[in-house]
Amino acid sequence: MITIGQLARYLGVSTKTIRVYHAKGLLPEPYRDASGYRRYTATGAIALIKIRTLVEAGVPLARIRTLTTASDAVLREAITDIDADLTTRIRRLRDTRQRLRELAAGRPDRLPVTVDRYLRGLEGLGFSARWIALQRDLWLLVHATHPDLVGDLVNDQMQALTDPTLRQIFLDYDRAYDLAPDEPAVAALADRMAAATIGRYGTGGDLPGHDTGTRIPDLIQSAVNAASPAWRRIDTLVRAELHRRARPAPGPPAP
Amino acid sequence: MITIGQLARYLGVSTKTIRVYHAKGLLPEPYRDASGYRRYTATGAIALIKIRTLVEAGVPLARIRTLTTASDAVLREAITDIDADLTTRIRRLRDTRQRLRELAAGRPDRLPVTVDRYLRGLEGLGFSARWIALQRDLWLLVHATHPDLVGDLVNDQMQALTDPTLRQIFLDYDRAYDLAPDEPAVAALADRMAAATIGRYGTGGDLPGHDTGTRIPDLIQSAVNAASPAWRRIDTLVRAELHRRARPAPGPPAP
DNA sequence: TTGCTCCTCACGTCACGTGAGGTGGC
DNA sequence: TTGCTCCTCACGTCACGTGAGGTGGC
Repeated sequence: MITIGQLARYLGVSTKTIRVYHAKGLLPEPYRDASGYRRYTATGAIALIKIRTLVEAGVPLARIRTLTTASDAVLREAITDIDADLTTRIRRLRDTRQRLRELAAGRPDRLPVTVDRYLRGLEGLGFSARWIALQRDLWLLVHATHPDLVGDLVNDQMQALTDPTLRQIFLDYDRAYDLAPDEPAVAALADRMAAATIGRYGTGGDLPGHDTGTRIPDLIQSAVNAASPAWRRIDTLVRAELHRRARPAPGPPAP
Repeated sequence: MITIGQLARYLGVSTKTIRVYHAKGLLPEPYRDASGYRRYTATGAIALIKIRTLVEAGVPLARIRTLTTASDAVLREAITDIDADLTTRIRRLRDTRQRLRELAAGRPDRLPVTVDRYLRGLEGLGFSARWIALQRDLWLLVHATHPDLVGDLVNDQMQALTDPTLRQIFLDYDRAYDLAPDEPAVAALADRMAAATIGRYGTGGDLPGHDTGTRIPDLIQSAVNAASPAWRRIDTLVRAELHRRARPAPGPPAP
């Protein structure tokens, strides 16, 4: 017959926590002594231990209440679900810890030297300052989300620019920024881009960086599209063309 | 230049979450377009990714705000702390999962057969119904908190009851329930108990179950003490005697 | 025009924490 | 008597969720 304070101390919770569990019907109210104090037996302590185990597993109090009156079979099934949920939460926490370490390792808003070289190279090739600024933003995003992929992607991009045909497509894409979406030059450029994409990456849809399981390529594409109506139209046309020629595949330009 | 809804979808949060981060000063307000809509660049997306990494690591928003303006060294030190904190949280979740599985495996409020046998044996030895009920409560608690220890502890207890001297001490302890705390019989019993405890477990204080790192033995003792003023006095006397004869050691009766 | 998205308040929610104002136990 | 614990409201807090009532974009 212990008091609420003793019970709380022994199980490492606050007295308020125990009173809340009473008020919400998770824990039956115990016997009260002459002065109205709650007096607990080991049975109450056991019930509280069970509740705390579930709370620490992340189960909402409302669900715990239904479980206290549930049948053995229902309880067992629920615990299986909670167990699986715990496992995914543990995995996510480990992922978070990993990203945290990457965040501590290198200043994530300072770009790797390879990207800096690539961006400086763009000036000499005749790209606009606006294009270079946009590219910088996009590489920052890729680096923040997938630092391990940056090396491969930037190499792929630098190699593409050594091909005169591809380089001209990128330059024309840069200049298409100011075009009206319905100008014929826009559709013509989209045709050339679809053909070049297939020539470079095939029709299987496995463009570099598009298999990361995230939606970062979509974010980049929508950022690009939002910058210019002509670019938005080109994206639509290229997607349609790639879809027509093969299976669905996302569009230009990488990154 | 993407909208708040696009940013939210791509990073898997709600628009409300992003607005809250603006309102609390975690995330700088972006450029607004002509109609007052927020327009984000990749820089904003990167800032949000950093914030979400910290939130998912369990860092309070108020602390994140101070970290966004902190120096590199301070940030790095904070991340080391958060990393360690994450590690202990992962370990605790694994412990919780383990207890959850034990909870699912055997109904934890159904006692193992050895304990049932032990409790039924007490009747034949002349213990009171009140004593047996109390013992049952206490074994429930031990089983709920340390299921792996129950076997050893109940064996230890059963063996103790085969010794006539020890059995008589337990019987006398049972009957002392109704005595006034200042009766000489109470002090005499305490002397016999201290001697028996030392004879059985030595003076090192390593009574079975008292090395589990929890406060369950204390909980049991305080439940016992609260049941009877005479028992409380006996606990005080035995502790004093054990302390006098050797190093501090907790008192009777096991469990 | 219609459905979708955005805006800013304001209030709701979940699991407690924190006094306020009072009484009982050692 | 004094400090400690207990009691019951009631309001606060943290990180959002959820309409309310209105406007902009396709």
